[in-house]
Amino acid sequence: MSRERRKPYPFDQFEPKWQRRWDEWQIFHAPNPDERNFDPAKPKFYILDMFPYPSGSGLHVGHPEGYTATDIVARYKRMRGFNVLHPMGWDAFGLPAEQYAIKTGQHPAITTRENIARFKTQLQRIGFSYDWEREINTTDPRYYKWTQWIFLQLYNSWFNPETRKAEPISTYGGEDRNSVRLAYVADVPVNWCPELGTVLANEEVVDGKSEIGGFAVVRRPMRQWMLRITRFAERLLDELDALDWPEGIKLLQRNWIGRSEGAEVHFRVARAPGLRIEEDRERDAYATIRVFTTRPDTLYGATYIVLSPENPVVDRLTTAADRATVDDYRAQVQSKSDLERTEFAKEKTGVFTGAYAINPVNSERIPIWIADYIFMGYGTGAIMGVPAHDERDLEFAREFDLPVRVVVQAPEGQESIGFVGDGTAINSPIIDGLPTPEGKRKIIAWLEERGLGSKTVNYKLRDWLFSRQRYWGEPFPIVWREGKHEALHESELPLDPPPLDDFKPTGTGEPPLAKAKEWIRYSDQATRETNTMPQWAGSCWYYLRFCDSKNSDRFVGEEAERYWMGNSIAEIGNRKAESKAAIESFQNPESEIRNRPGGVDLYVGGTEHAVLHLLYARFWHKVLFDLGYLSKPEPFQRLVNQGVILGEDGRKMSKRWGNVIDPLDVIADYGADAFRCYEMFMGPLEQMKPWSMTGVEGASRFLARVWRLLMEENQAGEWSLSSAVQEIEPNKAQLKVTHATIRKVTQDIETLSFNTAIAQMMIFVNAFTNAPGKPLSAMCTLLILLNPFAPHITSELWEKLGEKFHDLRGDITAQRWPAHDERLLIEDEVEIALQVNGKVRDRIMVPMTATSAEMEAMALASERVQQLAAGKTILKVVVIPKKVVNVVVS
RNA sequence: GCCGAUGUGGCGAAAUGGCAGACGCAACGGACUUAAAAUCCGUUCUCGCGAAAGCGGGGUAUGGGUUCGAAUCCCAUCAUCGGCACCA
Repeated sequence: MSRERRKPYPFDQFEPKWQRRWDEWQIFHAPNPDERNFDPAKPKFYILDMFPYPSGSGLHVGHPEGYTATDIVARYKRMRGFNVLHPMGWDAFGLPAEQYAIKTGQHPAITTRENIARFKTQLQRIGFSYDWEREINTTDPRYYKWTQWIFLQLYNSWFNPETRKAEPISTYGGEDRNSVRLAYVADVPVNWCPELGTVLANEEVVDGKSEIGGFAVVRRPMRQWMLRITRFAERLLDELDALDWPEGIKLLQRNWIGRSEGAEVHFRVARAPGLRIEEDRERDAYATIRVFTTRPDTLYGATYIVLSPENPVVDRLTTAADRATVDDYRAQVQSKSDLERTEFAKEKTGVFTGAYAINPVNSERIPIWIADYIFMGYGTGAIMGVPAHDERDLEFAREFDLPVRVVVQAPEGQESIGFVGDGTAINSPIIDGLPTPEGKRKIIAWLEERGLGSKTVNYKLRDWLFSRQRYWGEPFPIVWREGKHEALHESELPLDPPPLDDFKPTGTGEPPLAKAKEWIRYSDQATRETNTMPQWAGSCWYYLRFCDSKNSDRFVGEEAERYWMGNSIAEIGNRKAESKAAIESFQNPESEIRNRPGGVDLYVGGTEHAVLHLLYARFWHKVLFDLGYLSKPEPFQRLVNQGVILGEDGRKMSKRWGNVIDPLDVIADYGADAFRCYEMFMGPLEQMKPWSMTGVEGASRFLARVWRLLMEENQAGEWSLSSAVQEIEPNKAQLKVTHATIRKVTQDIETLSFNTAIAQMMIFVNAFTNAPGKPLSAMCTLLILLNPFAPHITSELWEKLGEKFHDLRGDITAQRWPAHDERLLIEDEVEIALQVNGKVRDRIMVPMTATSAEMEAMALASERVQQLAAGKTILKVVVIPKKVVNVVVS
């Protein structure tokens, strides 16, 4: 392939020039309310990209897809008179830099600095209009100081169930504050990878193996920091409804939170010879097993109890005779990896404990088993087995010959054994004959009256395992004294990680920080916590820091937070508000706009963050909101997911397939504007779509046509403003296409339909290509409309126009977005289709003003219609003004 | 297994109850050129009849339904992608 291929237009001569100018003049800086050039009349608009991890391999074409979309909206909104916050930063703590450090000894800070520099160069080469003065980096002490500070807020607060809010720990009246803190320590099973010598996060474990290296991962209990996100489950679920997010993402979060309604039922343990429970009979806690069920109406069908093998109560009730079997089974389960334990289609396993429980409704003695299909982490770690109406219980009962008792009558024609839907209660004296929902209500009431159970809601969401045994993360601002943890004082932040030469994991599960003997020693009696925070910590609140990234007194200034994270004055999408009307409305305290949810107005990123990042960030936001630091309860008002860009072969881009496209290679050949336009022209933003180099060429050709609309080339190959561009009135057709383009592009940017906006601009350019004179007014309009998509070429052409036509003042970015005139779009006549029995048979021109009756008459006068209707009865004529007339005949 | 999204020319797609295939890619033909590239103009869903202009039939994964009219709404099936996966 010839590298010397002639450029269709000289983008290489002006793209770098404009990028330098934008950078030097900081023209995309968004002033904060306390800055001199802040204009209070402008409404705010906060447009956020998911900030990247600056990896060693640089950006790929997937990153800039979302970034280009937001950049278009940002540039458009500025021209619409908004004060636009459009920042960028680096989520820079993380495993790859640390792995690299282990291999080479190069400090992760150095690797990170280099990678950030490369990423920033790449982004600037695409011409994004970020406010670089607000750039942040999660590994910068001035940033992680506040990540640590937020952790202290979590540590020093609790969730008050009465107010349903996070409150300072000082308002907690109980004895043991450590039992309610939002950040707490617990011994929990973690994913331990012996081969890598480290603990892995769930998301780093794929099919029971480490994502990196594919080594076996085992469960092992370790002392960990946890965040009590489960207390917020209800609010995280309820407050999802009002957000303007894709329904699919909301559903993923709902499923992740996993709310289910049911009842807790208390089963007393029966006394039996040889049962250790006998020795503790006055200690009621050991004598009752609480189970969670979503089907309390099937209580009469419970023929056994199953406990999770990890349930601590197992020790207490196992009989001496069964102890060996039970211990053996528990040891077996413990050694199993998650993969082995959840392997589908496998047979149920379990053992009998020798103990029995009493069913509260019928006083029946039923055996207590343990089995690994019951998890300690959900509900109470105990269930009642109702084999007739639960698939898993049925499998278990068949495996171990336990009785199956039908208590729900299935609808006609369905087998009652194994029926899990709603039916009618039978063999259940208290609720016989009741449909399932009523049966549930009645039996719960019966249990509650007698203190044998209660209505309960359970969530699948678990508390968040927040510590990692790694070097390259935020150290916890915690010290240990005589086995007890205590928080550092705010004034001791930031707490920097220790300098280390050896980043290797210790192999024992002890974090690498433990090797820094000096650093660990806090005082004679106290030592520092050696775990570090996960990568999510920095990304949980970065959008807040962008509002006021240089503030050294606070994580975000109050005024800046109120302004940027407060109400959206105008919204992208269906509802749009002209800024003047919006401001008036905003000033009225009763207005609907003023009472909008607020937050980031548009957040664009990939679906891979559908649950974790987006859930964690909402959780932190709510805690900080409850504590009075923030003005709105939700961080991200509108969320849009961009689709994945596949390789040219239709496969996922990866080194393995050799189909990775480097944006800088594309830009070298076709320029940044063509790259941007192609990415937006490929198809709908949300859709997955394959890359096509010939498609890029098409976008490049389009821009070259725009270039030649205004520029001409002399013999020497030098370009200058075309003499065809003149201050002439556009003709009627030109005026019409101009205004149709204004309307279409404006609407399409609002709905993020960039592909069709570009198609319309292509139509515009095609319409003007062969015009002998190019009316200046129409050319100016095109340049402004195209500017958000192709900022370099339009800036250059605008400047060229300005040299000749002195009325054009200032840079193109300072221009107002044009408004279309609906009157210019109105045609005198319109072509309509004539259908007979729904098939198009003719087309005629009718005046725009034609009434339905007139259209009908014209349709019936058509020769073709008369031919086809000859000898038949006209049953009906349907007239759709300006579109179609359908004549129905028999 | 459960939940969700998607399915339209050779390709990316447009049209979300009213003329299917806008716009672009690719292909083919023409103009310009000594020639090529670039550029400009034109053709291209499919089948039948016709020398042609044209006329007619079919067509939006498959099968049904609602409607004067369906790519669009409803039901079922299939395929692809994504998420969850013994959550009681």
